[in-house]
Amino acid sequence: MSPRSSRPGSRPATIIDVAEAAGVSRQTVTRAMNDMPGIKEATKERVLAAAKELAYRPSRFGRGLVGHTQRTVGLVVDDLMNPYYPELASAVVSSARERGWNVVLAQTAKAADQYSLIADLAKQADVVVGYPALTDTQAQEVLAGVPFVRIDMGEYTYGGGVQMDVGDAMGDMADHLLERGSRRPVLLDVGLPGFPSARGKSFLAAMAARGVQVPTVSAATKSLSSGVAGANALLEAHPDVDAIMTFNDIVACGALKALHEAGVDVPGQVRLAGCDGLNLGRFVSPELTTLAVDMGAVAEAAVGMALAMYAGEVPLQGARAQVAHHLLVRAST
Amino acid sequence: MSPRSSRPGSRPATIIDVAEAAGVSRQTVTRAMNDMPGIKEATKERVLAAAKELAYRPSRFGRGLVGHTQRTVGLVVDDLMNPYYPELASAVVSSARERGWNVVLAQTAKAADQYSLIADLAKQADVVVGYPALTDTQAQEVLAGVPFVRIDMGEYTYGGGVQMDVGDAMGDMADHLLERGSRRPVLLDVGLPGFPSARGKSFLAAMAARGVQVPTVSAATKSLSSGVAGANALLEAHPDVDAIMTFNDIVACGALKALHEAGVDVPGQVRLAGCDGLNLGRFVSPELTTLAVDMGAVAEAAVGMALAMYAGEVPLQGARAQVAHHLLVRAST
DNA sequence: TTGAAAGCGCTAACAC
DNA sequence: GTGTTAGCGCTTTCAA
Repeated sequence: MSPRSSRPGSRPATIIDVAEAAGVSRQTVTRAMNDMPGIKEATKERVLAAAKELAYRPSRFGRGLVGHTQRTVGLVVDDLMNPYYPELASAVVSSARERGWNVVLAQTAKAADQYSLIADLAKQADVVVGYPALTDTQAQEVLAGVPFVRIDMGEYTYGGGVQMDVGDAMGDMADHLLERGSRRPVLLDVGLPGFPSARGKSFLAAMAARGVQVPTVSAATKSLSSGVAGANALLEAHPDVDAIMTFNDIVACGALKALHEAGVDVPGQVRLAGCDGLNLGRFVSPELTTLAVDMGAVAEAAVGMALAMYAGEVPLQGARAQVAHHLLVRAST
Repeated sequence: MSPRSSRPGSRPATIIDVAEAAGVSRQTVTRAMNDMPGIKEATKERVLAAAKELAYRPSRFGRGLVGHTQRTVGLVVDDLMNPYYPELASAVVSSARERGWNVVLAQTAKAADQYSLIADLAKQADVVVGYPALTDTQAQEVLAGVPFVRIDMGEYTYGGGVQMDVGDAMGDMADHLLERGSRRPVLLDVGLPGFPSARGKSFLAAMAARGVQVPTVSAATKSLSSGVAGANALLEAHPDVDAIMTFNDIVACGALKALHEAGVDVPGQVRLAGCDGLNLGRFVSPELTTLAVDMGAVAEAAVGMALAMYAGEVPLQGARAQVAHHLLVRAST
């Protein structure tokens, strides 16, 4: 039977309880619990025994209050079920741990109220990093005074930001597809028709610069099912397509499913490329060629920036970092 | 320019600094910061202005110390890059948030020292849940006194546990494959040849009970690449195979890749099934039939149990819960 | 080797 | 409506 459950209803033991039980001062308990020098072995053991007996756990609040040493980064993601976010989260956790920081995780997709979710997070964390589903104005309200780094900030401006611009890499992708022999590439973008995404624009521009006019089909959302539907629409509109550049790897997976269903060989008949460089791209067959971004670098940039803001080495507003994509050729092209 | 960065080197403002700056008592600052009643609007605004000016952020330690209200569950996963863990993490975060708890995340795969990683986590969290890569003995050392629930505990015994036994569902899977016409199914297990996994045994038993003797091939690890290699070995050893039951969805994805490479149609020539019910199974084509487990239920069970242990309603040792798998038929069979 | 005193930042309870 | 007091649990002095 556990000590805790053997004393039902009793409040958690404090350092004083242990001190009394062991017949020593609080300070001696501290010394015993924290492996500090200057305590006789026998005393230490006695204290430890008392602590165990009472199921004593030092309060992290008491501890945190005195030694300002327990630091936490709040990570906001949309939805861990979306294969993109775990890769980011994994990298952020690693970066944070390396610096001795903890990570508390908040997921906006499943939250009733984004606003209060982030507000709560801001109270538990020393800095906030990630993808809050908030406007600049909202973010400013909720996060006033909290070092905040938005990842992939796009048009947002409040706080610090890490940009992942596809930039030059899109040129490499265009070159690659053309070298592979594509003559009639099509862009499978995301969003409303007529409103190309930044990525989409970048691809169109890169192709145009190479003398190729690329038609666009738009999937409704960045989801797998939209990818399927979008690719089907694309095949209908452009039956002679020989390469598809997609908004991201998830949409590309959807497109790959649609192509399989339609009996179209990839990359034999149609070459297919994604964007983001998700590990997911290696689970499908053929493996996805993609414009990859180094998530480790993104996380390092974001965590590093947030911590610098926390340390006051960088202003809370305006810091920017950039991480480049690079062409990752796999089997689908 | 931010208030913080405009006062470089100064320690963070405390409630006292704000009180002095606004010419009020600490208590009034508390009232203003926490939207408490009994404060004149004008005073409140003055206090808030002072707080903003000083970049004041209430210390969560001071707060936590007085109102015992800030609770945290520590979640241990192996590696978020493994598609299994994000699904668990997502569900745990949701379950925890519903109860007003935070989640701090620890990832063992990328940690130099598992032991101290978990030890640290135990200091930051009120309960620990997940997959620590520790023996029972180690767990007991590190987590002494901390409510701890191991998910998928297998042979472990320390602390509480949530079991995900494949049980009856494996019978459904066997029935399903046989109904679909399979006569020469093969098990693609994981681990050392001759040492079938619990899941593997369960499948063999279910098939044996139906009068079918199933040969086994073992993949080295639970990874994608092992799945590919294992499936290739399987095809070589059993060229007439007509159905493959795999250890889990990840291995199944690997097998699917190998089958595609080999020009084997799924499910036309070979039916393929996985286990776990990962969302990943919907990204591949054909989508994977699988023995799914409801991660929401697993998370609920684990978090609920841990919180009950924390509340002293359940002993720290010996609590068990069980979540059943169920057959999820998709296109691969 | 041990203990006593002081204080970390905050809020609940009670005065005024 | 506002201030005062007390105390949350811990560790860092400093003294014995």
